[in-house]
Amino acid sequence: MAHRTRQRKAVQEVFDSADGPLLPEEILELAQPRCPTLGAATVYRTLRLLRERGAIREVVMPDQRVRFENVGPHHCHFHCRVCDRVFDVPGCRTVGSPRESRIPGGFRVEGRKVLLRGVCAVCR
Amino acid sequence: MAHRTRQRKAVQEVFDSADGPLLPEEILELAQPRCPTLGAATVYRTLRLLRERGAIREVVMPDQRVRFENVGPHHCHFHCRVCDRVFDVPGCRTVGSPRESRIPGGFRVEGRKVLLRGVCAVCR
DNA sequence: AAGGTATTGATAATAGGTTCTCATTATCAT
DNA sequence: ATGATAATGAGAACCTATTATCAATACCTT
Repeated sequence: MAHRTRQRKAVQEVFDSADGPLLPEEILELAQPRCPTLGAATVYRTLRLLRERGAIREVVMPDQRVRFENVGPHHCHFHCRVCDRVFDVPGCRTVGSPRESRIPGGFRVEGRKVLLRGVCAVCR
Repeated sequence: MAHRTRQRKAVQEVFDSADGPLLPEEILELAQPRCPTLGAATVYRTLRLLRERGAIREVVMPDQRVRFENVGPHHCHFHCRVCDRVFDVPGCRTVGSPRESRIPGGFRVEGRKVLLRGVCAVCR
């Protein structure tokens, strides 16, 4: 039986108010004000639990670090090279030629990802 | 002084005939027919050397593994979920709205990456 | 060809991130 | 409230990828 612990509520609240995918370390820092005793192991356990439930998913950016976000509508991600944070870009679409016929050689395309890099509004 | 060793030539030849970014492990396997004594440490050393020279660059895919490719014109990457290999997709463009004004909130976009996922021609 | 030096290969060591362990604590059903 | 049990926190352990070590070897200049 899954308990509604303060730790799990805190992690969920962090996800619900996030503006982009978060590192485990960021989740820990953001959740600690709501749950001061929270430890890293519990963050990792909660991430696994939420991922198994299909509530969150992994996002891997070119910095090779794994971030997590609530499962939701597709969107692009923006990685700020200054503060190293990742933001959702909800309005971002990969428009143009989404037809798979564009891909030569018989590749079957099942999904796509668009990653932007630059400087975020805060760091400019 | 940099020596033209058989090991380095073999690694360079592997890059030159690759059809996509390669894992260090893949480089080792592909280069060993040309240089049977080649070891993993030398592959890593050569990768660092080539990267410092600006000859190759890292490519990170959602499987969290670092691959390397020759520096060249921009292109998309296709990751086969069956064989786990990554292929270049030279004809792939992120067309549509490359204008940075499209990004809300004052983000300055300096680069973009498009990753495709699916099944490659061989695995279909 | 020979010597100086860069490079190699095998292995140990490292590093970072994640998971495990286990005694303690919190949650939930009663 | 109470008891059964799930969850927690601290740290150890683990895992994988990469780097360092060092004696042996290969390369390049002479």
